[in-house]
Amino acid sequence: MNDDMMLNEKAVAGGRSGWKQDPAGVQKNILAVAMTEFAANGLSGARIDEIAAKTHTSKRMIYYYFGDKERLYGRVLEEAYRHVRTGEEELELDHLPPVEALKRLAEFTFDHHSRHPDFIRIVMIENIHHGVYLEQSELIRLLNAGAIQKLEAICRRGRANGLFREDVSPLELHWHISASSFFNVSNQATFSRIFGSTLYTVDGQRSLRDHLVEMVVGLALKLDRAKGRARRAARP
Amino acid sequence: MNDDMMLNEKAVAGGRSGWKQDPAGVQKNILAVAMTEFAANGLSGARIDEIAAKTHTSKRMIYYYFGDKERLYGRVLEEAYRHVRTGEEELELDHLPPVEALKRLAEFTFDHHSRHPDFIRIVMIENIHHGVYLEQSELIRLLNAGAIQKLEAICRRGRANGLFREDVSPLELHWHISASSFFNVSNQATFSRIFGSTLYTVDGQRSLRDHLVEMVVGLALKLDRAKGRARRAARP
DNA sequence: CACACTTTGTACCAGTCAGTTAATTTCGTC
DNA sequence: GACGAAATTAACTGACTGGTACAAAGTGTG
Repeated sequence: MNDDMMLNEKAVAGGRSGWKQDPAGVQKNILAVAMTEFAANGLSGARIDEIAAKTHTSKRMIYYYFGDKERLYGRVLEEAYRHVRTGEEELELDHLPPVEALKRLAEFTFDHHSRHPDFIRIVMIENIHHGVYLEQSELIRLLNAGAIQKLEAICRRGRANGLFREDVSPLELHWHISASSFFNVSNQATFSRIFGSTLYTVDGQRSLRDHLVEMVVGLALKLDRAKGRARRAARP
Repeated sequence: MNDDMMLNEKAVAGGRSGWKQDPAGVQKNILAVAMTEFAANGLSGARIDEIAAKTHTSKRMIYYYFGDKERLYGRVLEEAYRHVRTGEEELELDHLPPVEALKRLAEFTFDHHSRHPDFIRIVMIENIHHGVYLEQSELIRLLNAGAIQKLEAICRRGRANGLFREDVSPLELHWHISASSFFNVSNQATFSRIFGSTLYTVDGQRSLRDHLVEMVVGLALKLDRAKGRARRAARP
């Protein structure tokens, strides 16, 4: 047990030094394990005893720090969003021309989601629960507020440039990028079992990503809309 | 109880007439209720007692006909796929020119998914379980085999026409259409709670769908690829 | 080192839930 | 109208699981 404590760097790195006991580290450890378990088994599928067993501490501690299963899940949800969103912060797009920035953002999102399958699974689970736990978290709404700001800036510059459509919607761009990036991870199991895994090889993934970028850029740009003209002209 | 039986049209419509008892009808009823319950609560979240209570029959019957919870879930999964895929059969595309056919297919898929949220939820749940139950069903693979054939036909005609790119991939087109159509339903809860529900109004949905069609068509067509040229030229 | 407070371990409980036992009713057939 | 098979019901069980009681041990302070 002592050895385990020593292995945890944060115990020393944390604010209050000299403590052998490490509440923050224990909570962090619990959250990490709980995240994996919830991601793997869902809210009702995850077992508190199982989480406890995989922790450096005991079941009692879970209840001590988090109250009950649902609140633990709520914290895991927040942690998942925080972790992923802060990972996105490092992206610097302002110095790129709008089109390049948009490409880069889409590519990054695609790769980023694919690098965080547990986050995707948590969001899937939260959607199964109709987002009721997400709603209880002000933090998550805050975290995400900044997520479209990058896109809004890009669109503003793109319109100023005269390259982007005037009616381009940052929110909708975000939706399309998210949809493909999310689905790519969330539905890999069923899709590949039904249609084979060609799209989940390195080449397949690159192709999907490149085409997604192509499509999103095409949606934002002004040009070559000519052939879309025949679209359902009148709808009374 | 007798009244309930009478209300069930299938009891008479079924093969063997004259029976008051109606095994097929009972099973159908159980499957329908189970579908709703599994879709609402997941595999581990759904309660057999709850399913039984909402049925016209009893818990014992569920075990009598389906064995155990997992096999019931498996049957629900098959039923969900069957129901949705047979709904797709009615789509007649062969008489339309390739571009129109592609548009129509994408639009249909988008609307169809949005009309069958329970199917989407079941597939979400199945993905949470890594698709292990889907794998056990030969039926589902069969049902889906025909799903891309429509797209393959369209692409063949489109290439013959000279309008479609030579390297267009039906599978990938299917993937992109599915991704947006699926995500639109699966992530509505979290997306709308975070970013508001503008995209889930009638206008928002129409816009999403129209743009999806636009993007997919753009991906299939040959023209206006010029501006995509600057893409990561060399990757050694 | 003694005191107040926080953190942790052990053992246990009470409710839930998938699955079963055994007996009863319904149906076609002879 | 009696017989055997299929269909159905109600009550039960045993394992699991979320949550708790209580006791013990660590920590800074004086």
